[in-house]
Amino acid sequence: MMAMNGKQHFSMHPALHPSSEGMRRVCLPAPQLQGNIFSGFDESLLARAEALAAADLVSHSHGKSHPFKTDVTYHTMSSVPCTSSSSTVPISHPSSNLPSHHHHHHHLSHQTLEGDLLDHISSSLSVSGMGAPPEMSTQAHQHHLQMGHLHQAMAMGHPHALSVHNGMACVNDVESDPRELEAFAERFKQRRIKLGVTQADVGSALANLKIPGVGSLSQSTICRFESLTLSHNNMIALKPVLQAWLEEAEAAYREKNGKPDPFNGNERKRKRTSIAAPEKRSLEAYFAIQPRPSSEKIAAIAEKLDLKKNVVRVWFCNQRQKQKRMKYSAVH
DNA sequence: ATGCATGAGTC
DNA sequence: ACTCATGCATA
Repeated sequence: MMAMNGKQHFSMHPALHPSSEGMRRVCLPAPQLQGNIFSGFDESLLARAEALAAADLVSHSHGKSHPFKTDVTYHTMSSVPCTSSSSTVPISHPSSNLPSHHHHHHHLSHQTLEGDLLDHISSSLSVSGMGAPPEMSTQAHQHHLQMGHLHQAMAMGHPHALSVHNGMACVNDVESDPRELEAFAERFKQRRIKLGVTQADVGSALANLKIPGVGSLSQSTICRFESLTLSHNNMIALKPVLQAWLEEAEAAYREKNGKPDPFNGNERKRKRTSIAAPEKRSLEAYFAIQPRPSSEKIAAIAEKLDLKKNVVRVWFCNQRQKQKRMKYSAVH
């Protein structure tokens, strides 16, 4: 019986990333357009979006009506035994605050949303309505470096990895080009598998490296690193850490030192809210129009979709994050 | 592999 | 109340 915390041994199907979000990070700064640029017709837009979404769901949802609400936001994570049942693995969050450098730009650029968005969403919803990912609404973003918690260990004199790009008046922020990251992520994955280590194993093993400010990470994060589904900054922050682990692991492997990890498993309970497809479609429709709805608007949407306001708010936040992820098609 | 969620740090 | 980094739970 092996009680390893990483009980999931994925096989890594060759078919990676089923959804290809053509998101690309440009170096252009962005405004926050929080004001209601379309304060006048946003109501009609919302109505239209919902109508479209509604029509869509009506035409696809035939004999399927869910009388229950999806506000399953109950966090049944009660049974968390704080009695420390010999938890050798203090999944301690890398508590190393280091605000250090944070600069933000205040620029302004405009974008034509009205016609574009309306047209976009309209066609998107009426033509396809079920196959086209509406997450391609190119919205500018703000570059706001407020990095993670496991920084500082790499904040040394680390000029840049190996940027051999032609003079581009854009790459100045970070010192590591995406091509190198992509390559590393791929190599990392291959070698990790070669070592017979799971993503979860890597995550917990990181804590054993004793790198200041670096604790353990979850399988999710390792997975996202390998699939480049993290923000650019996050990728850059994690790279040195994972690289260090990889080197240690391979060295240990050569020494035939079987990988040790007497980690124990934990019992947890926490239900994940599941937003039904119809509601999700509506949310996407709203998002296409206004990625950053006001609190009031969120409340309105929540009420219409019969979801908790907080669920809707978080959904929008997560949607925005997705927009900013990596997974771009090399634009350097 | 990914959806929904939490929390720290900001603004 | 938002962004970002992360994580639990789950498909």
